[in-house]
Amino acid sequence: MRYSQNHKAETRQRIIAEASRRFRRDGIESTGLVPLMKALGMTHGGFYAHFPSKEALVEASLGAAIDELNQKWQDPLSPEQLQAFLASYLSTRHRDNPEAGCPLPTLCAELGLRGQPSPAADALAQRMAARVQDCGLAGAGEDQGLVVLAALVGALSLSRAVADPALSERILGAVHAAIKPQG
Amino acid sequence: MRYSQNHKAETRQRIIAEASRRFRRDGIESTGLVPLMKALGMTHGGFYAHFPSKEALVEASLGAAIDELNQKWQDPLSPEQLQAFLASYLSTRHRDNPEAGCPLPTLCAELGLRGQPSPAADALAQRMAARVQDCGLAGAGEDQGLVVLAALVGALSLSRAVADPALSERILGAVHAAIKPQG
DNA sequence: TGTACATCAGTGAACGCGCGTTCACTGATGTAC
DNA sequence: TGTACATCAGTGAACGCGCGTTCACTGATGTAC
Repeated sequence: MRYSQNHKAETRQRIIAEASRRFRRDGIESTGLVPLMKALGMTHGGFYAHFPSKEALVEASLGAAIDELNQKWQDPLSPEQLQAFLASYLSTRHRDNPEAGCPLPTLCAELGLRGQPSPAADALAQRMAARVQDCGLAGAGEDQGLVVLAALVGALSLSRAVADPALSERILGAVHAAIKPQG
Repeated sequence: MRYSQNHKAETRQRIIAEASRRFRRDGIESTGLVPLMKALGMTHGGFYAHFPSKEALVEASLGAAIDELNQKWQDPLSPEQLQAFLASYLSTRHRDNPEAGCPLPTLCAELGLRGQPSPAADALAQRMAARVQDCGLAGAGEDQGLVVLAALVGALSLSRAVADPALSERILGAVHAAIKPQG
């Protein structure tokens, strides 16, 4: 069946959007192409009309996740927006909904394992670091944004890994309290 | 073939030791039992004489990783030892040799994904947090150790994920500079 | 001390399953006339 | 405007592979006599 002109591009976007959610929720390796395509009401064979490989989909979906975050929080952020961003990042809502959140906590480990690490991780890390550059944590330094970013990513990773809910919230709260915007 | 009395316990320990290394290097899901047992000069069928499932091996190997770290760095640490610990944790050597290092950066994401998160993550996180409790980062607070831990774990995860070596070292260096022992 | 037997750690073939990928085919739509 | 044809997004069966797990079997060693 032949489709309207925009149909293919739209399907491609739907695949990317669903993959981006699943990669963040389940990890890259645990996300199968068969269930992914089935969730979109298609069969898996059609996948290769849009991407040459699963690897290509990973790259595309990382880019989409970056775009999504950029769109949601357009730089530069006002002090109030920065406050809101930090509160949002370190919220239990973010912890419990990885599919809609920052790709770094879920995917860092997996991207580190893959043969050639993706430059998308670099772009995302630098973008995030620049955004939180002016958040005080242990005094101002040239690479202070990277310190804050490391604390954010580590806090979310740890809060998702521990079994005790109280400990999980203590981790998020402690890091939130330690980061002082406009420090 | 029947073996000497300690033989089974020794084999069990060899399996745990090799699994602990592989889980940290490749992740839990990417570590297959067939290559694992083959690396020990055995066939995979023998695995089930020691563990009822792969899941049981994960638990055992997390415990072993904790024991190993506890043994390597016996608390309480003197100020000099704490300095050495931080330098070691944030070193390129640690970054490049995950199989011999802290399980948290590699396994946090995977433990978060698994149905019921392992209490081993809690024990490890709390142990680590207590160790770095007195490291200054953004002023002293009751849960300051958790903040430092989050920064350590996030820094190592990010440094392993990014493709640019210079950025990777900047991340490690920035966090190292931000953490002041005995703050 | 010497022999017969029971034990059980480890072997290796097999299981069902889901994976990423391939490929001959379909058929509704856009295009050419 | 009406008809014939080419296109190509999507179908669905099949591929080889590695996975976790099962299980009948092996055979060197510890134990009983």
